Amino acid sequence: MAKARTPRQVWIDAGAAVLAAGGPDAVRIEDLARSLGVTKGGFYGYFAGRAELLTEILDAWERRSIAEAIDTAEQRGGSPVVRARLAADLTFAPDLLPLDLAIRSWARRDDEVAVRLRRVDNQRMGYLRTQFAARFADPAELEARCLLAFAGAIAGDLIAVDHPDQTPDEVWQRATELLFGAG
Amino acid sequence: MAKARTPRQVWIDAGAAVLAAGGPDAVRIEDLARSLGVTKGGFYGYFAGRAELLTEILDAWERRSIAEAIDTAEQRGGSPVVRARLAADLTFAPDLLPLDLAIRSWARRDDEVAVRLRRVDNQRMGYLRTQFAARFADPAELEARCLLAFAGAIAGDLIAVDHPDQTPDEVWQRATELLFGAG
DNA sequence: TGCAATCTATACGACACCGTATAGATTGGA
DNA sequence: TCCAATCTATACGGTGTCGTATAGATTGCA
Repeated sequence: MAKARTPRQVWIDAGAAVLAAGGPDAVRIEDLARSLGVTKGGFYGYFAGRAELLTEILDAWERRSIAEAIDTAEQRGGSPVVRARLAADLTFAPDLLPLDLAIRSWARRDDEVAVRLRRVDNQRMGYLRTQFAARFADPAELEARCLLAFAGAIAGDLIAVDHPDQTPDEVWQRATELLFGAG
Repeated sequence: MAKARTPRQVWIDAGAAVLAAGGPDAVRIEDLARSLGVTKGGFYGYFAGRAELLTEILDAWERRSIAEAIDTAEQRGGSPVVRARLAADLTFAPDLLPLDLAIRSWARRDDEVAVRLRRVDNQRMGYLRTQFAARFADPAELEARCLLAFAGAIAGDLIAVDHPDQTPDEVWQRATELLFGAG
C-alpha cells in the first residue's frame, strides 16, 4: 500500500479554489498538478477526466452550501435576524462567496449547473422565509424583503461603488435594518 | 479600394455577444470568424490581437452603459422613479444585462476590467442618488435604498428561486415599492 | 476596362491542454 | 528485509487556438 501524497479530496479543493478565482475554464488539470507540486499522472487514477472533477467540485459546494450552513445556524439559535445572518455569513463566507459567484456565473451558460444552483437557492430562500415569516404577515411583503436581502448578499461583492460618507459595511447595515428592522 | 465585408465593428459586436454568453475565455478569434462566415484572415488587419478586441468590446460597453442610457432617460423625463427605472431598463436591457453580468464576473479576476466597472457603477449609482435625493432626507437611508435597488437590478437574473404564489415580476414590483414607494 | 488598394483564404509553426500508456518510486504489511 | 499494491513521473499523439506570412479575390475609381 502506498500512501497517497495527493488524495482525491486535494484535487477537489484545489479545483474549487481555481474555479472560484478564475471560472470553470481556468480549471485545468495540468495547472492544478503544477500548483500541487505533482504532475497530472495521479489525477487520472482518481477521476475519469476533467468533467468528473468539475462535477465533484459542484457536489462538495452543494453539500457545504445547504446542509452544513443551515444546520450550524439552527444549532446556534438566536433571533431570526441573528440566525439568518449567521446562515448567510456561513454560506457566503469570504472563502465561499467567490466560489458561489463563480458557480452563479457559470450557471448562466450551463443547464446542469443551473439546476444545482436553483436547488441551493431555493433552500436558502426557504430558510430566509421561515425565519421572517412571523414578522411579516403579508406573504408578498415577506417575499419581497427576503428577495432583496438575498440579492444584496449576492450582489454586494459584484457592485463596485464608492459611497460618499460611509463604508460599505455601514451602508449594508442600514440596508439590513430597512429590510428586517433592528433585531 | 475594396469594401470590407466584415468591418471592424462587426467583430466587436460579435465578440460582445460571445462574451455575454460565455465569458471572456469563450471569445476566440477563429470561432468568431466561423460564426461570421469568414476566416480569421481579416481580423488581424483590424486588430493587433485578441487582447485588443477585448479592450474594444469593453470600450463599446462602457460608452453604451453610461452616457447613452442616462442621456436617453433625461431626455424622456418623468418622475424620478420613472426616469430611474427607464435608465435601469436601458442599461440592464435584456440584450445588455448578460454582457453586464459577464463583465462583472470578469472584473473579479482582472484589475483593468474592475477599474472600468467601478467607473460605470459609480455613474449609475450617482444617477440613482440624484433621482431620489429629494425623497429621502437622510443620506444614509438614501444610500441604503439605492444600493439595495442596484443589487436587485443586478442579482435578479443571478438568483434562481421559485416564489410560492407570485411571478418574479410581481415580487420585484413589490420590492421596488418597498424601496421607493409607489411612484 | 484595367489598376491599385484593401480585404480574405490558406498554410504554417508554436504552444497549451487533454487523456493514455508505461515504467519507476514509495509505502505498509508479511 | 522484501513484496505487492498503489501512487507518480515521463513520454506520446491528438486537438484547438494563436499569430504570421503570403497569395489570391474583390471592389472603387480613373
